[in-house]
Formats: sequence, structure tokens, C-alpha cells
Amino acid sequence: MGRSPCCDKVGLKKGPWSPEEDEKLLDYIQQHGHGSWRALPSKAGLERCGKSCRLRWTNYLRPDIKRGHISLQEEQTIIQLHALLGNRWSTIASHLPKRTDNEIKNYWNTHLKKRLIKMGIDPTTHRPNNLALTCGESKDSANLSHLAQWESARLEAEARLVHETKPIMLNPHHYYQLPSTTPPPPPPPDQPCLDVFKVLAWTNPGEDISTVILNGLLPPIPILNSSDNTLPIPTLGLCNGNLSITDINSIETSGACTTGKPNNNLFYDDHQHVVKGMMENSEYSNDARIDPFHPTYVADSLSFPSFMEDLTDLQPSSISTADDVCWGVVEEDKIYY
DNA sequence: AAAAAATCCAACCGCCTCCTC
DNA sequence: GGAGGAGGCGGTTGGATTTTT
Repeated sequence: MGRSPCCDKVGLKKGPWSPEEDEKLLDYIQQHGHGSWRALPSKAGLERCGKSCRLRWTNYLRPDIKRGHISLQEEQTIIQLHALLGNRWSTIASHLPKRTDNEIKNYWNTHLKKRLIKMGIDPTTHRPNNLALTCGESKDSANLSHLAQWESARLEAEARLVHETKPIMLNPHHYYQLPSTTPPPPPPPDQPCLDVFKVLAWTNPGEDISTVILNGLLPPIPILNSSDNTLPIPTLGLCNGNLSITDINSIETSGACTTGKPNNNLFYDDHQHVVKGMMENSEYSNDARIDPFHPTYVADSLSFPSFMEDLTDLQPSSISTADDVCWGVVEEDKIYY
């Protein structure tokens, strides 16, 4: 298959676009549509190759694109999706309305990637760099098992992505904003609900939050408050406040946040408030209710590690509840955060 | 104030997939 | 089935801008 000649081989212009060129391209497409990109330049009176025109249109001139400031919510989405999909920028972009893959890619490379590295997190794997050092050998097999589960979920989600035509809407109130006392109002009817990927909460009021070892599949990388570099952690019991950026390095993963059939393993009170929940560590790949876009984790207790050790054999009945913990609203087999 | 270094990001390159014939 | 063209995608570049020395 022969390659089409590139711009320099046929003497076409390269480099930055002038306002006049932009205007020509814009005018032409507005009047005729782009049609064949290869044929467009000559028709529009541009000394550019079709590919260059397409790129200019797609990444800059298109009227339905938003440029500039990336919001915190968008950052969260990018990181979540990157953790799941890797460098599949076009797929990631499809879930960020009006953003182009090029912009997201640039933003990742210039901002987010560096930020994660600073946090001691591998931007490729989204796992702490010191994972190998902090995980004991006895935990290795469990790690592998859970990583396999993670990969399974990842692949499944990818398959869904490929087949789904509708973009997945992220709940702007979701991440790290679990209510401590009052459940949030149910989402509007047209808002897609969140299937549960990871639900995990534990309380032990009064413990020092900075010493927590979070034994779980590495959650999607937390977004720091841009103002003070802190990670918002929802208030649970007497534990509250923010986990500072330096504490993130102490997070240790061994794969504990799992999924399963939601209602079987959630704990909720008469008011339909989840007081403590964890998905069953089984039937991971059989249960289609996995939505890795919406994982949630909460960690706030020194009791967490010992609790996690027996995780794989954990039965729902063995988890006690804490009356003062409340997060999420259960509706049928879904949870709204 | 000037030079050097760092950062940003638009645009390009080349590979890949899809579609048509 | 496969050849070839068109468009899409991700990696990379390099010029412009900003920050630091």
C-alpha cells in the first residue's frame, strides 16, 4: 500500500496556520462541508494537504469544541479514564464533551503526568512507585489475583466502550464527596446511575488518617485540590479532614476493592442509606455490573489492614456496621453517590 | 536586562484500520 | 481475498512563550 505524498513532497505549506487560511477553511466547510479531505484544499484555495486541513478543523476550528481551562471535574475524568484505557486519547476525549484528543493528550503530558510523578505514582500503571517495596512477599499472590481482576474489569469496560454509542456521563458529585450524615438527593431520572465497582468503607473514629494503609486496587488517582494540594476525604465518624499530598505515598495496594452483586453485600439501614458496604469478592467477571469509571474508596482507619487480610474469605455478615456512617443511596441494584 | 532553561501546545509524522472496488 | 485510498490515531517535534537564573 503506497503512502500518500506528504506536504513537503508536493510543495505544500506547513507550520502554523494564518488567520486567512483559517478563514478560508472555515468558510469552505461551512458552505460545503468537508467532504473529501484530500480534495478540500484545492477547492478551498488552500496550499495545504488534506490531512493538515482535517487536523486544523478537528482540533481548532470546529465550532463545537471547548478550549482552554480544564476543570477539576474534567481532570478527574481524564485520570480515571487514563487509568482504565491508557493512552487511548480519542476514546478518552469521547467522554469529555467538546474536548479534542489532542488537547487531552497535551494536557496529560504537560500537567497530569507530571503531577502524578510528583505524587510518587507511576503515570502509566497508576500505581505507587514504591509498591514493590511496600508490599510484602506474602501478599504477592493476592496482588496478582486482584490485578488480574482489575485487568478483567478493564478489558470488559473497554469492550463496553467500543460498543457503546452514548458517552458515559460522570456524576459531578461523585468523587470523594460522600455525605457523612445526609444522603444526597437522587440523581435526575435521565442521569445514568452508577454501577458499583468498588465500595469500601470502614471506620474507626479517632485514628490518625495519615497512617492509613489502603489495601485495595489502586483507585483512580485522587485529584488534589488545586488550592492547597490536599486530597478531600469524606468525613466518616470522627475522622475527617484532608489527606495531604505527602501522605499519598503511604498508600499501599494489595487489591481488595472488588465487585460483585451489589445488593447482596451492602449494608444499609431502614432509610436506605448505605452505612458500610463492600462488594463480594467473587463472580467478578460474571457480573456485568462493573463500572470502573466510578470507583470509590474511603480509607480512614488503622483497622483497615487487618480487616483486609481476610478479605477474600469475607462474608457480608462478618462486617459490622457503624451507625454514624452513611454514604450513598441504594436504589434497587444501584448506588447513587 | 539579558540569557538560559523550562514549559506549552499546535502541528506534523508515520502507522494502522476501515472501506471500496 | 487483497490492493489501494482515506481518514483516524498516538507519538513526537519544534517554535513560541514564560519562568528562572
